Amino acid sequence: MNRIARDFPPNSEAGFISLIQSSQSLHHLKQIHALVLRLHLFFSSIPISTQLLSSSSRLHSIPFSLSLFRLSPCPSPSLFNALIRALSDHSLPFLALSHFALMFNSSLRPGRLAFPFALKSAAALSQPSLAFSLHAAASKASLDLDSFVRTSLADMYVKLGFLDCALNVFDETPAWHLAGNVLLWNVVLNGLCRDGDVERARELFDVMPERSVASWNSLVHGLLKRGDLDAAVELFEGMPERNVVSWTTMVVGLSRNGDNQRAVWMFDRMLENGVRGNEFTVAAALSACARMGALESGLRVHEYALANGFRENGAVGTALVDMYSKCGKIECASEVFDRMERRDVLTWTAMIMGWAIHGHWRKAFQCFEDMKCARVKPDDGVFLAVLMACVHSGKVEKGLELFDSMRFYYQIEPTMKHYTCIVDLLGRAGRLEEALEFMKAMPVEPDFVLWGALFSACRVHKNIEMAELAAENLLRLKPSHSGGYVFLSNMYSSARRWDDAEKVRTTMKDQSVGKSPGWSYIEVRGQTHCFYAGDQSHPQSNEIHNRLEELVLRAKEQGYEPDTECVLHDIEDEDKEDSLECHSEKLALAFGLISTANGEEIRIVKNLRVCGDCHSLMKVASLICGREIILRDNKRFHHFNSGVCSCGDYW
DNA sequence: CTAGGGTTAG
Repeated sequence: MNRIARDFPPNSEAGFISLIQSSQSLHHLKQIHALVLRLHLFFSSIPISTQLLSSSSRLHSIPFSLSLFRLSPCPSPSLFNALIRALSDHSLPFLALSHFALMFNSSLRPGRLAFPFALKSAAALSQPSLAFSLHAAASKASLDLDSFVRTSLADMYVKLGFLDCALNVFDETPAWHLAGNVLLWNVVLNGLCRDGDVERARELFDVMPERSVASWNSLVHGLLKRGDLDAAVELFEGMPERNVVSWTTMVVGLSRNGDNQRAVWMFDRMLENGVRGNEFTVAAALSACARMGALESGLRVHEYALANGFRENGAVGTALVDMYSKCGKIECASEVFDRMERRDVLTWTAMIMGWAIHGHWRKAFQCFEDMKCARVKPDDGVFLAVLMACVHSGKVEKGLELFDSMRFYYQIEPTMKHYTCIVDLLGRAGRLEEALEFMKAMPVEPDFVLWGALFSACRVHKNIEMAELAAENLLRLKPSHSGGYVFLSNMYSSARRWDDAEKVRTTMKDQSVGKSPGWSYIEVRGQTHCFYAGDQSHPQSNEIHNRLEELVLRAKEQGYEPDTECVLHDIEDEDKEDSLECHSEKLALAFGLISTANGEEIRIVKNLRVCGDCHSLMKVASLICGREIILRDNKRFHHFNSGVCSCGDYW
């Protein structure tokens, strides 16, 4: 206290500057400003006004920055620079550039400190013509030899997608200049990785005079983006140092490539290495748990987040909503959602999608209405989520209405995903002709996924002619994809056209197309147990099979009849009766029954759609075992309780 | 002036 009293108010310019730099609130800053004005001390001092402006930007008060600028009767170059930087830092590229123009047209020409932020703003506005003009202006002012300016130029071109221009900037940089500018190397390296040219990036990486963590991070990201997991992991393991970005890159990359188990493991390893995650690392880890349906891991990450002061907001909040909903805990998702203070369009999408996959269409619609009341502007993703709610509950008219309002009222251009949703919506409801007509009227060529949606609808509603058409297109679009063959073969089997089914099977074997195996997994006390169809590799295999047999016997007493048609769909299994009993979800269920306490809920995650037979067995099992069974298939959730399923047998 | 980042159809 004493010390402050003695030095206050400062009696030198330097004293004021350090006071300004240490200010921790806007209020404090304004008091200092008032003092400067009142004491008529240094009020026209360039360093003091510049420092005031920079500090107001640091404290995120752009209005105050602007008024400081306007108050200045004769703005100095450094005040201009500080303002342009402040505006650029706060994503106000248009304002930044208009002040840059003001400076440019005054007698004060922008210097090496103003250009970089103007270039960044031009990139943010994605205005190529502006970018080229700025480049020319920098050359004319002979500033393009400055390393700060050159790096910004290259970065601007990368962000605008003009990789060639960025490479030109790089190539035309004198060697002596390049040697000491890691940042320029990194910018180009990153540009190459973003463009998918990892080979060239690697070459550049190998000859770099000096590398920073960012160089490694870029290359790791490039490899992950390409799906080259092994190479990425190898590079990552060989890094001389890793920071939070490195770890986040790995968690996200592994998860996006389907290796969620390893993604969560990476997150744990990061913590073991004493690196503190940020909100995005936490969100990425939660996302990996969500994709796996691993509730126990998800809960652990949630605990970490709470213990480390991450608010249930923004990316973390959204990821939590998504994690709980994809792990079967829709009520928990809803609780987190209600607790959140700010919800953006992604948060609403995650919540609506949650209600949709759990079959609560009313909740999904209500949520959509609430979102509009909260004045959050719907985007294409939200419509996808609401459409999904319609698909999973057979609300055909409502879905078509939504689709039209999206296009005509909200002026949102539908994507292939939306078209697929509509075809799925019509198809599932048995309105196949309409679905096909809809496809013909689409402005774009249907893709593999869309034909797949039509095909499954044909199978459910046993329309062989249309199914053949769909199958032809599936095979045309992806000859190597096993799905097309499996679909086709299944269809012939269902129609008892054994010869045709056999023909397809032979073609499949000739071209050595593999079928992706079905698996299910269940988490029991922090351990995950994965089962394949007909799996006998589990140490408790005998017990599991016995428990399953017993269950089937008791289920039959309750009127359960094995549905052999499902077996026919499993073209690789020769022995019908056996295979029916060995679907992976049944094994997971039996294991769940013997390894959890009576009455405890059983959560199973499956990578394919649940078959009709397993679905009926699950229903009966929930009744005779008095358990809630929560099954996530690759589309949605089935909550089995007292003999009924939440999907209402519509899936 | 550099690296990573939450939701989304079959």
